[in-house]
Amino acid sequence: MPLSKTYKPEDIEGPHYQRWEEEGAFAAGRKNTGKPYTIVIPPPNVTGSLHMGHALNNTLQDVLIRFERMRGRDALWQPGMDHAGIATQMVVERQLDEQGTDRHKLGRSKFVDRVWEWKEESGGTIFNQLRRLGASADWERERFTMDEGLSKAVTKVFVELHKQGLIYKDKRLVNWDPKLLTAISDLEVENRDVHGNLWHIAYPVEEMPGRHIVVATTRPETMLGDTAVAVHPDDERYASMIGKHVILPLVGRRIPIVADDYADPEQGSGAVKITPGHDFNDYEVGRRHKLEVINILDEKAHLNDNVPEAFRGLERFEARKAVLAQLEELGLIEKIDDITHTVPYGDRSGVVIEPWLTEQWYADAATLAKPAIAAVERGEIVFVPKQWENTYFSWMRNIQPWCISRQLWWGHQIPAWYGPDGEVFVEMDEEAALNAAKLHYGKETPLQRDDDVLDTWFSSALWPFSTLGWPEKTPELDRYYPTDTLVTGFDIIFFWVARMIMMGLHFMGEVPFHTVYVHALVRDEKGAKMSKSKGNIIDPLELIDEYGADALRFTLSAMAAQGRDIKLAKSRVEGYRNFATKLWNAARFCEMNVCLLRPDFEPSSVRQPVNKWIVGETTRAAEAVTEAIQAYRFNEAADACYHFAWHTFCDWYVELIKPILLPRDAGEVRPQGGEGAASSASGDELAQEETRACAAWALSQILHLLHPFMPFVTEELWDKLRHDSPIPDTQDLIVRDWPNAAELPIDKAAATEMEWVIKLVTEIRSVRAEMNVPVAAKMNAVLVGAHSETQHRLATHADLVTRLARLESIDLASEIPDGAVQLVIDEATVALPLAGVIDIAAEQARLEKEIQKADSEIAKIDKKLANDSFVSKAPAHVIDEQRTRRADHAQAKEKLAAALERLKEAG
RNA sequence: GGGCGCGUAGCUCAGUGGUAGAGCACUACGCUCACAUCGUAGGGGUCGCUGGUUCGAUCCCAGCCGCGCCCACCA
Repeated sequence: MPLSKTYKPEDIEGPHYQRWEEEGAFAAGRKNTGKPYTIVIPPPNVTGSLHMGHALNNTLQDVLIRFERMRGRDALWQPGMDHAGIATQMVVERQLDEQGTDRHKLGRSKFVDRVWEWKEESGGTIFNQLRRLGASADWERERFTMDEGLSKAVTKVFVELHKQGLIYKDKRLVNWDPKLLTAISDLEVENRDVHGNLWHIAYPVEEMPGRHIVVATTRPETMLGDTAVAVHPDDERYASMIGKHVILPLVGRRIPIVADDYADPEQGSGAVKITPGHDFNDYEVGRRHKLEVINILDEKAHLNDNVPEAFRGLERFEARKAVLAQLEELGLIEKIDDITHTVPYGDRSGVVIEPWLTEQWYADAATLAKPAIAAVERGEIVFVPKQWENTYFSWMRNIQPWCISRQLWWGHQIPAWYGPDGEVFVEMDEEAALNAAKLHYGKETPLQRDDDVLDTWFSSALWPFSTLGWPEKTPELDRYYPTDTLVTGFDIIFFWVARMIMMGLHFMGEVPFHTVYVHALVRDEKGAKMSKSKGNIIDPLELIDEYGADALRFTLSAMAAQGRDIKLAKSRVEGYRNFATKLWNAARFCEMNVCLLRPDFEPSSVRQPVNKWIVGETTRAAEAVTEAIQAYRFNEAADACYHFAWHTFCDWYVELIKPILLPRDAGEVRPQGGEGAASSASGDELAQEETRACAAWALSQILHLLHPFMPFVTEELWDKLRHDSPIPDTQDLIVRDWPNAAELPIDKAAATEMEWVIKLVTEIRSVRAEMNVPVAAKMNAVLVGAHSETQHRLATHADLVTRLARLESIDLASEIPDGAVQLVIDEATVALPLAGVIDIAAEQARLEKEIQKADSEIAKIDKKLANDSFVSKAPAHVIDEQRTRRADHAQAKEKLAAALERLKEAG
């Protein structure tokens, strides 16, 4: 079946993917002899669907995996999903809400069953979307953070860290989400700048009748929990009040005025109300002064019974209004300022977070971080780009205890059981806990399991080894850990990357990966972060539908320059779809000209200059692409492919071989003209045969180099190419060997020769266009003043030049004919006899412009060369280069000037 | 407050201590036997500003202006 006239990605992408998957092309372990190359996928949320960030992240991983697979490595791309505790629980709760019920009515166990049902039905749609993108993950090995094995890993890690004292329970202020009703970690808090007010409130000083101390606050309702007022010890304004007391308005509580450095005389009134139960700083102040901690909020951030009756049960913002109204009535509000300040919000719930005093489980991150910092310092893990190491270090060196417990139902339930007296037993399972309890109490004792589950990121932190089977000693773990490259966005360096390094080192004794490639964020065309609320989301699936997965992948790769965000422009995707079309048509050209792939084709033994040249260009392209991918410079690799395929192969090679493959009709005058000339029929046939094979080979090399970026169209064209071959190749492109540039020759002489041809053709075309020479004009060009080498080149390539430059003929001559347009190619001059066709004045202007250009170049270079310090200090090769350039320009100028003279004479 | 990044063609972006590049857009010509999702030729940039280092700076350094992000306990 010949290739269809047009490239239709939708027709080829599905079938190839299906075949690859059926044939096990993605499976690790195919090449057991190969050194393993492993990437673990950043597990998408089970609730997730493919967005542009995923598309970029997974495209780059797939490029690396396909590249290394072709290079003979035993490539494992380990896929899997994250149970996404909060996100998933929210989804199912919303469903329950629609059905008029809620999780509490259902009960924990039934609720969890419901979540599993949801997961089986609706979870993981993203994996089918990744398949559409072409992701060659080893799907057979798909894992889920909540599956049996990974859950066991989580439990074991918890139990061991607890034994080692690295996990402990503590009562302190946490970030409490009053909507989701759970604690969250520092990282899940998003600080937003918001407009608000600063209320200045007068508190009467007990020992100084008639005197007040004014405190400023953005949260007046928390005054109900105040247990002190703090002033700076050196603040003269308040010196006389230190040690005295205020009677807290509305409450009547007698609280001390304390001196503490925390109070900043520059801020507000210089006196600050202290609410240890609801502010992290105040909590510390409270500890220093042994203040009472009064909790005035319940879990939903409604005021509780620790406040005066009038306020009980009020929601926090209602409470604020009520408190302010009463203070206003009492005349205690001195002043209200408008200010902008930062307020903590839950990143999932979007509501204001409350510092709240609860008991939670913590991991001793500081201890775990130490080896993790050292590993990066020693270079065992390298971040690309390297600057991210600074981000990593600064966070890790100031790391806080990690709050790992969550008051949710969906997740890994904490393996802790409590005895009647509160004694805690942390064990692998209930049976072990009961045994431990029996030993402890001396009799069988019923236990109560901890209700809480673990932070989702706790299980993600184990991902590189838990997915490979840990804690079992599996062959996979042995073979594929440590993994090689982690590809991720910078937004989860703290959440995920740092924690994987900590856990990997602690439990495996080895880093989890050697390289962390940190890619950019994908933004919209204007540079804004894509988000649902802004409505500026570009759906990758829509782009795949419209332009094909290959075009999208290539776009993302070509734009993945290090250290910069990607502003995705649709026009770019369209441009690269056109590139795929171009490739398709190049393959059609080969097909129509019977360019068949020959297994015995030997690139180093071609004889035609044009073929020698394309072999060399292929070699250079293969080198460039290989080096760029190895250095994670995806954009350079993509550009090198693009340039080679389009501008070298299609624009020139295909055009250059047409005269060989499609000789002009017999009977036409051959440029070399002579009877019984050197080119015999058999010589032509040999050249044709070689060229056909060479063209097929070069095309196949392009397909190889492009395959990591555009797997579908390359596989399709390869499929065509190999099946048309007299001895069809048995392998799909996905598992073929990567081009080995080191084994390919570069023929410099052939390159120079072909570059001369290209220059000659380009210059002639340029003049034709500039002079508006009619297409029909017959031009018998002559070359004057050529060296013998140039004469030889012309003899070899005259046919080529006449066809590409659309001449009647081109021959050597000793004289420049009158009325000719002249152009300078190195040492020689090409004359195009265009008397009567051209506009003399226009030609004169053209020549003058050229001369001017040469003059300005010469002047620039002369200035440099006249500079003594340049000549004495610049490296020799730079000076030589300048001299050569000057000579070239001078030569050109001379010829142009001569041409101008002749034109004037003729005119 | 600390840290990081970015200002290059009309737009979106590469890039380099010594001739500034791509895609899209634009102009002219062209349905030449792979391709009009194309071809050929062309226009367009004092590489944010000011200093410094250097023989030479768009590139290195400093400051400034503009934009963005991350971290942080400012009532």
